[in-house]
Amino acid sequence: MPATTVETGTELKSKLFRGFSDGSRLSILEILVEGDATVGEIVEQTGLSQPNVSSHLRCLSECGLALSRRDGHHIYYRASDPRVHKIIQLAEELLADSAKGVYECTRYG
Amino acid sequence: MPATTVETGTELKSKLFRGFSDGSRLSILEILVEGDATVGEIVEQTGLSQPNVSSHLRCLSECGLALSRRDGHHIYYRASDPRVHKIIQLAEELLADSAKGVYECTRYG
DNA sequence: ATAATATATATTTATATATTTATATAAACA
DNA sequence: TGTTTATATAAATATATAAATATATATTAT
Repeated sequence: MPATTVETGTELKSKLFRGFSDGSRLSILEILVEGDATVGEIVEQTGLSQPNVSSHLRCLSECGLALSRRDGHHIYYRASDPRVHKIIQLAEELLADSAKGVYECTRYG
Repeated sequence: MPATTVETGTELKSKLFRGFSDGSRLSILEILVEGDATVGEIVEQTGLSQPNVSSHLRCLSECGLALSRRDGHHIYYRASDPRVHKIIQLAEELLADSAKGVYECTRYG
C-alpha cells in the first residue's frame, strides 16, 4: 500500500492485530499484560536477542499496545490497556474451542 | 520454524491472530461476523479477486475462524464463533482509545 | 454427456517482515 | 571525564506472505 493511501478502519485494525500476530511479539505482550518489565527481563524470559526485543517493543509502542517509562538505567514497559489482555484471552478461548484447526493451517507458520 | 517443532500456546495464538492481521482477511471476517455470505458476495463487497478471496477463506477455515456449508452452486461462509466478533470489537475500541498511534507505525503497512 | 456457473488450486512474482550482526546512544557512577 | 550498564538503531540477510494469472474441480441443468 502506498504511503499516500488513506487507511480505512479495517486497515488500521488489521495493522493493530499484527502486534499480536508474531510469536515473538505475542510472547512479549503476554509478559507485559502481567505487569511491568524491563527490556533485560524480557530478553531473559523470552530468550530473544536484545536488539530483536527492542525492535518489537518499538513496534508495540508505536502502535499503542505498550507504554514505557525510564527509571535510571532501566526502561520499564507495560501493556497500554487491559483490553490487550482481553484480546489475548479471547484468542485463548477460541483456540480451546472452535479454532483447534489453527495447528494445521498451511498458509503460514 | 521447522514443521517438526512443537508449537507452544503462544505460537498457536499468534497464528490465530494472523487471521485478523491482513486487511483483506479482516474485511472478509467483518462481513462474516454479520452473517452468512457466499464467495461471490464477498468478492463483490470487498472488490478482491475471486481466487484471492477463496485463498483467504481457506486460510480462515483451516484456522477455525470460519465455517462453510454448500447449498447448490453456492458455498456459504460464516464466522465460527461470536468471539471472533468480540475480538474485532475490542480492537476497534483500542484503536479509538490507546492505540491511535497505529497509524504512524513504521514497522509494517 | 455437455454446458454453464460457482468455487478451488497451483504456480509465479512481488513485497513485507523477522532476525542477525555491528554499532550507537543514554544514563549512572567511579 | 571515562567507563560501565542498559537500551536503541542501522544495515544486511533470510524468509514469509499476498496477489496475479492460469487452470481445475464440483454442482446443476439441459
